[in-house]
Amino acid sequence: MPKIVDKEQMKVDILKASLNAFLKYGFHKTTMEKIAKEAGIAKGTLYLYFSSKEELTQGISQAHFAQLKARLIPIQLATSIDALITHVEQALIINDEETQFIPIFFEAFSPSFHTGSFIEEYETFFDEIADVYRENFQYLVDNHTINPSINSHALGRVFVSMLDGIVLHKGFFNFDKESYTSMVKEALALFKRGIDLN
Amino acid sequence: MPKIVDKEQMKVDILKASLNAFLKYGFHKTTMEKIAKEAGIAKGTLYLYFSSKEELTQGISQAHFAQLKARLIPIQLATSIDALITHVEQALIINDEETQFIPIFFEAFSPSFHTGSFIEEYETFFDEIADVYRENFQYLVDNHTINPSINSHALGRVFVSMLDGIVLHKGFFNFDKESYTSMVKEALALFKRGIDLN
Amino acid sequence: MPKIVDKEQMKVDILKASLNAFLKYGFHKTTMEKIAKEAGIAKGTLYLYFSSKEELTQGISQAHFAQLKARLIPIQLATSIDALITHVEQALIINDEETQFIPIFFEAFSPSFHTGSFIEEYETFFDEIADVYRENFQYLVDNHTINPSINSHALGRVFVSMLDGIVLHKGFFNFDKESYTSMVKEALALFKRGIDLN
Amino acid sequence: MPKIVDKEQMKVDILKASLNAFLKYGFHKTTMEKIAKEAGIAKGTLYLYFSSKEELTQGISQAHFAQLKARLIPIQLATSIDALITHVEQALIINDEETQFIPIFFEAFSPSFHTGSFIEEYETFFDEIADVYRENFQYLVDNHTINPSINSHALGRVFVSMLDGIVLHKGFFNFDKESYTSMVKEALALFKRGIDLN
DNA sequence: GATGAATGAGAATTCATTCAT
DNA sequence: TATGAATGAATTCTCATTCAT
Repeated sequence: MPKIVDKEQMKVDILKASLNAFLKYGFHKTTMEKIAKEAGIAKGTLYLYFSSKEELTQGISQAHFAQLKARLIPIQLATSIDALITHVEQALIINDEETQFIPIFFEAFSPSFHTGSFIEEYETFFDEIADVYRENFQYLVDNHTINPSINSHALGRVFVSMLDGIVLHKGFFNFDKESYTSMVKEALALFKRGIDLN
Repeated sequence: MPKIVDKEQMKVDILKASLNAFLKYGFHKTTMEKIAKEAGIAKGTLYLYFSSKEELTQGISQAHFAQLKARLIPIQLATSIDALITHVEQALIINDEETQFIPIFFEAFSPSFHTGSFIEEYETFFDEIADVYRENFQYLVDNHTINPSINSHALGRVFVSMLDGIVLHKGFFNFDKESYTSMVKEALALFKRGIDLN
Repeated sequence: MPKIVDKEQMKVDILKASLNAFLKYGFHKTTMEKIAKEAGIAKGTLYLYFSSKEELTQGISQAHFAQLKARLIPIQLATSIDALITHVEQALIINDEETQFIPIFFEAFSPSFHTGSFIEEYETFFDEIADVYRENFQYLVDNHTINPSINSHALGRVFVSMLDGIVLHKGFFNFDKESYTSMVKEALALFKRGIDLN
Repeated sequence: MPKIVDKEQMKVDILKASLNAFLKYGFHKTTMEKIAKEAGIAKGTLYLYFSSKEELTQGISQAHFAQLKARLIPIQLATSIDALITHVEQALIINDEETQFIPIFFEAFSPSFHTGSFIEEYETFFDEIADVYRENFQYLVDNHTINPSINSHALGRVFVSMLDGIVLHKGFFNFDKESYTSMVKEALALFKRGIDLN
């Protein structure tokens, strides 16, 4: 009997090692060799779990989207402004690990590498998030809770862009914890006043 | 002396050609050969003007920042909310050419290529923009024109992030003109209500 | 003792599986993995029976020669031209299975794989066949049955080359059954007239 | 101005070097690196002239067919048996260089490497040669110069197979000059008697 | 004996950079 | 100055073979 291996666990381990390697060297300077080293296995072994660098990258992409969704999607219908703002706050609080991978993901999924589908996946993903916000805004408009002049559809999408902007800047630039907290606070206050009835 | 002018012009021409090549092939699939072809010169000639691909990339970076500044910095002290909102609107209206380069810049200046300095350059750049907004917010707070609870410093920076987010999403995803117009309109309205006195 | 029988049977089974794999993928694209799959065993098990790909290839080679000999060697001393021609005819009639392996054998036993010995094995083999024809020709010359000017030694060897040429072309190019039959018929007629007394 | 190179000559030189390398190492053990070394250039330079190993191999193939044609095709309509036999003799006399490449060609163009087309190219090639022989036989039959029972069509094709067999055996096995001369002599005599009127 | 996971030498190919002309 | 041929380090991927279970 050969070594018994949890293949799924191995895949996860390799993906983690890849991310570590990417952090160390940047995506493009990370070779399969370096990933293998980081994972403590041989180059050839890598190919037993991911048949190409492309596939490995897609594995990371999937993990990335899953993580993003876990952070962003739980925004269920909010029945008050405060509930909504609380949801938004959740979306803006990202841990250090996720933060540091942001530039990596941008590099990894930039145009020359996407098989055309990455951008579309992102687009779909953000549209889904936007839909959640649209529903929330519309619900609150319909219940006369927020400003009636709001165009839920348009605001939903642009709102997502703005949130993403905040998160991206946190990822790319090292805001200290305190600064970021103030920034989030100000943004939330701005949003709150911006959608409020008066 | 005229030679110097030619040399500078040549550099500019090469940078333009590079951008065209990047647009065609994506940054990473663009070889020095392709850039030379695009510029109508020989590969060796490229090296007479830029001593490495890194330097060429930095040249593009500088041009990029210059362009960004031209669009964003003109926000001079606004003495009214409407004046400020008008400035913001200017910042959000980007032409097709600039739009299409956004993904390219992201790819080109991603971590593995920056000699460490790209990110810092970006950071400095956005801080400068943030400062302009801070000044504006503070001026309007001091004049009791906008909500007094606003923390100008924090809002200035996060505001820049949000604006960048909107622009980035426009660059990465193909919003149709109409949608983007509505989005900008909603965002501006949100901002306006968000900073307004009441 | 029964174990030995199993082991030998296993070797035969593996060789058969190899040939099937070679037919499917061509010799060079056939990996040990594919051979194992085809044989319904694990890759490691292969190595219990053949210590290397080289050895496995030699096993096939031996089987190949055995098959060739079975077809060609039975040419026992012919006492008449017609008897000889009948023998030749036997040598030229090869079944579909053997036909389809011809290109494979050529690929498998080509210079880069031979440890020097393949070519020599072939040479020896063809010399043996040639010897049989030499004997036949000489016998018929001595009995004044065929043309006395024939140099049995030289003709024996060149005759084998010609027969091999016919068989090889059948193996490499898809002659339809009818065409091949006519070709064999013409060749035999040519040989017959060529060695006949007048 | 860069080095001025005769590109066509360079291609020819590289093809020659390839053949030398193939002779030394066998086709499959010959890497692009070894070919480059043999040609006295760098690996990368190879790719300036042949964009892949496949293309290089095809270059060799073409040269091979050109050489074969030069030796075999000149068989113009022969108006007598002796003329025909002389032509056949020409076809069987191959120089040492050509001889030694025969195994190489077989290896290089074996099934797993042919893009499907090699075998067909060969088939077409031999069919062309066969046509020339068919014409010759038919002409001589029509003029009552050779045996009227001959089926020119079938004989033409099988004749080519036999000649190829002789040449192949010369290529694969080292017949000494004297032996080969006797063999050719016997073969020609056999053919002559075989097609003769009586 | 049997298995198949792990290995790593080796191969084809790319491309930034150099340099002879 | 301008050119583009030449270079070779670096990269992805393959596969025969080994070996722990």
